[in-house]
Amino acid sequence: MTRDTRSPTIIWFRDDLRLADNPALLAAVDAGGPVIPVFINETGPDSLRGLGGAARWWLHGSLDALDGSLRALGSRLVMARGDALPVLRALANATGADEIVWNRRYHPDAREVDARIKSSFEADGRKVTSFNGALLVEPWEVSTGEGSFYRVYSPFARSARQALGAVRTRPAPTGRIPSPAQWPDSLSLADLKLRPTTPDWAGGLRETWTPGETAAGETLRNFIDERLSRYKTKRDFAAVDATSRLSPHLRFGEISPRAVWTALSRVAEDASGAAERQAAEKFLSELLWREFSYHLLYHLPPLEQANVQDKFDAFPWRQSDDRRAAWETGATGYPIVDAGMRQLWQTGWMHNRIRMVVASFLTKDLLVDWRDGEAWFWDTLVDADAANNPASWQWVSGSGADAAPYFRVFNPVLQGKKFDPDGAFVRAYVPELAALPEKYLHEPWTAPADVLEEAGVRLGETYPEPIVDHAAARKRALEAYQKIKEQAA
DNA sequence: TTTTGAGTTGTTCGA
DNA sequence: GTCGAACAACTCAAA
Repeated sequence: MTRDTRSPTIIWFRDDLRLADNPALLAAVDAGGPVIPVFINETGPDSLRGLGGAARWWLHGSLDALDGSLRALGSRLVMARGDALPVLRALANATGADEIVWNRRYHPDAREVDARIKSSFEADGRKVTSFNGALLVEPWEVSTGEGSFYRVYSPFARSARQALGAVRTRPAPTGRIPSPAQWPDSLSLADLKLRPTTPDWAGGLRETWTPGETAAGETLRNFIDERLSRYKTKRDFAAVDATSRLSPHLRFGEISPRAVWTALSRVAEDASGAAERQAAEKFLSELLWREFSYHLLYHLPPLEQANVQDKFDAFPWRQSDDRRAAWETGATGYPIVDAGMRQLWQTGWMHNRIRMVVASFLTKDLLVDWRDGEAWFWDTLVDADAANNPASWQWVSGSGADAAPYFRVFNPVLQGKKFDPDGAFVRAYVPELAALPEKYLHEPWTAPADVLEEAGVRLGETYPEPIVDHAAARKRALEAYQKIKEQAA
């Protein structure tokens, strides 16, 4: 059977909401016929893990931006909702499309959906082609000398860097994208109901973020021009704007990791001073952590459910709705923890250092299962990522690959003093403590009564007493880890 | 097959 | 106040 080169090609957008360096989109254009860009809000009995509220908010903006970019090239984004297979089949039937292209995804459930669609379409005599649009190194492209996957970051990173070679990016399509004679039916963006209405809790997100490919590129440029110089030395300070803020853009594929890699590599190569080069190199290594997470997601499913280390199946988590709720709402009585949790709730994002602090607090001080924390982050983070989120939670809790040593329990007071030394972060997100002097800001329960009174703080009323004693909680956590270690032995 | 070196992000204690 | 050692061996990856 010969293919009619004039028949349309469907490009199914998923986690790659951009025009630049998008291999599937370029393939669709190169096919020579009309191009039908489509996004499907996948819901229904077959559904994948649903996006959290914050991610849905972001997705709305990202789709809006993508549709705008496509329209500028004479095309548009067709939007639909439901199970992907019947939606795509109906679309192919309605438009006569005989080819579908997409960029690959790596969660086991998503791979299953994609595989089913591929075999179904191929059985209908249609062509399906997939590409790598999301990763520098796909999970099967690197392996240990023995042929297995990596469980330790450093050798993975070494191997990935070797496999990478020279990274190249490809530009967005130039000129008009050919349209079909007639556009198929599409839902409107509003029909997808991605943004909250009553109540509209997204005010803080709107103030903080601009989704979309254009903003992603600007964020990268601003990071390199304005923040990279202090990235290596200041990136751990919660109140300092020294991180890339690229995570949600990468999550939705508004910018490709290859584009980020090449930009930072260039900085590293051209750097005039050692500090600048080191900062760029440090960031590249962080990007490889994202790759490592996807490596694990692919090889160790289901990463968001099962402990990477089996012995953690016996860990004595203490489920408590009260304690979990105190953590979620930022009412633990530990200011650095509460500030982080409120930053998350208000802005859909949390500083990397503080993520570790709050995750350590939930899993070690409160002994609440890491899966509960992962689920909360999944719902509240604009950058909630199928690989990074569970991999990082498992790393902190100790159940993960290349996990933190079990005795590494963050002390929330020390972490506060170290990484928010003047308390600017706590003051910004825990305003009821704002008037406290620096000395007591990270441990208000040690402040003398007159100091508390002068600052307008009444512990247990305006701000909670600590819900656990850290020293005792640390001891209890170490004992719990000791126990599963002995059981495993 | 065995051996060897290495391992993101910390805290506490005692000198 | 500062510093080094202890924390617990264990697993992974590569030679």
